[in-house]
Amino acid sequence: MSARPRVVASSVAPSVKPGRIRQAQESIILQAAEKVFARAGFAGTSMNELALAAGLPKSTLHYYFGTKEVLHRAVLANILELWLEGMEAIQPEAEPREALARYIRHKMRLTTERPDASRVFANELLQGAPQIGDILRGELRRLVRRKARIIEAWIRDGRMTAVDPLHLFFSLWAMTQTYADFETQVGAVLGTPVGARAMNRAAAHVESFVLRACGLAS
Amino acid sequence: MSARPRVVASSVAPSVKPGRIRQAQESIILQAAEKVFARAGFAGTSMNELALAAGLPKSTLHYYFGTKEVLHRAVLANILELWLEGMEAIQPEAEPREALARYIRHKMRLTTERPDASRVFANELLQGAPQIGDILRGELRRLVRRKARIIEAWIRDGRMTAVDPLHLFFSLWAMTQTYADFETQVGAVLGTPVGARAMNRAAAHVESFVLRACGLAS
DNA sequence: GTCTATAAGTTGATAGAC
DNA sequence: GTCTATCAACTTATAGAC
Repeated sequence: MSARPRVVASSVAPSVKPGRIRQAQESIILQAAEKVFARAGFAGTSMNELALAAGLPKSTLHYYFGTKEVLHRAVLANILELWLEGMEAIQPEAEPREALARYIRHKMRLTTERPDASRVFANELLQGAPQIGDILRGELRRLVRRKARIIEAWIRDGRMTAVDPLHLFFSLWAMTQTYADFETQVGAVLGTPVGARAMNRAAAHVESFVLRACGLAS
Repeated sequence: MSARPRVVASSVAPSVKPGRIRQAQESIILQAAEKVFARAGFAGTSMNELALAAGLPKSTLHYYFGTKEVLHRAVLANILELWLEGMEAIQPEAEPREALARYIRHKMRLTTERPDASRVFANELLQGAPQIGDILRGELRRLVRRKARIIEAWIRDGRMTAVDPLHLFFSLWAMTQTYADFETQVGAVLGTPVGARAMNRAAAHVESFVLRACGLAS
């Protein structure tokens, strides 16, 4: 509760990387916040719970982020970055089968390793994306439509079955993220907690399922 | 604000269908509650908002349902019924292609007509199904495993491609419900609000996508 | 930078008049 | 059965000592 070693930067060394402590603390807070927001959503989470999860007093969170909303937005920003990358596998000159397989594996890896990120994102979308609506209608939309044109070209060249590319993405996102967002339901139906083995099986299923639907089965 | 016509059953006619008023009021409350819970989740919804949406004073909701939690559970119970039915299309003697197509169309119809129901369900699952976990591990699990055995038989008989039946259900639920739960994202990417036309296109996509993946394309 | 104490407001729920 | 008035508990946020 006291006597924790501290770096008193102000008096001793005025310029020891001015943002070092801030960066470390913010990282601790963001990591804890992702976990807590994932289970209870924005409204269901109190600053008190967030503070307990981070191991810091409530007012310290206010000091770094100001309000609960700003903290929530910061968590979402972190997650969106993860979400948007990974579509890079889809390139005009790539082999469709390998490109889609790589994208699916990337998405399933994200779902497995960062399920809480997926849940925070799902909560935000369920509420109508009050925080990230702009990004969805801007950055996400542009990126997806660019990748959709690549898929359209593959179809035109007869390299895969005709599939509406935008709906292909919707299906792909849904099939992969369901293992994080609805993990409880998956576990209930399987009869066991969803572990590494189940996730491997899920990844194999989604990959072969989508490739067959796209006429790209091996 | 006053002078609303009322049925004063107590003094005039002691036995005019004792539960008539109750049933009507509960129905109004449940319908309003589904809409409000869908957007904000359990924690994000206040009894005040629920009362406003139902056009009744807060204490009347308490009179009929006792607590917010009981009201929420009642909404979920309504929804689960919808969810569980519709799998009836899957019968041993059915033609796999037509049975799956019918189930998909049923699911897409639910998503289109009752998107709020889907969202309330999604919120509950995201939070780890605190209210309906028992039902998922009991009734849902049994029903799904029974239907999975039918699909396994179809596969054994060479009537469709080998697909893990449980994961087929997970994919199917995800692909269909995403149009309700993540409607905001779909609308953002499409560039327009999701209307009837988009939902028809979505339904056609999901049906052909799944049938191809199952080796059942026409 | 960190934390205790507290202000200002909202919440779920109930008592009790009608 | 219905509604107004109210309560105790909890919420976010901040002031100010250290």
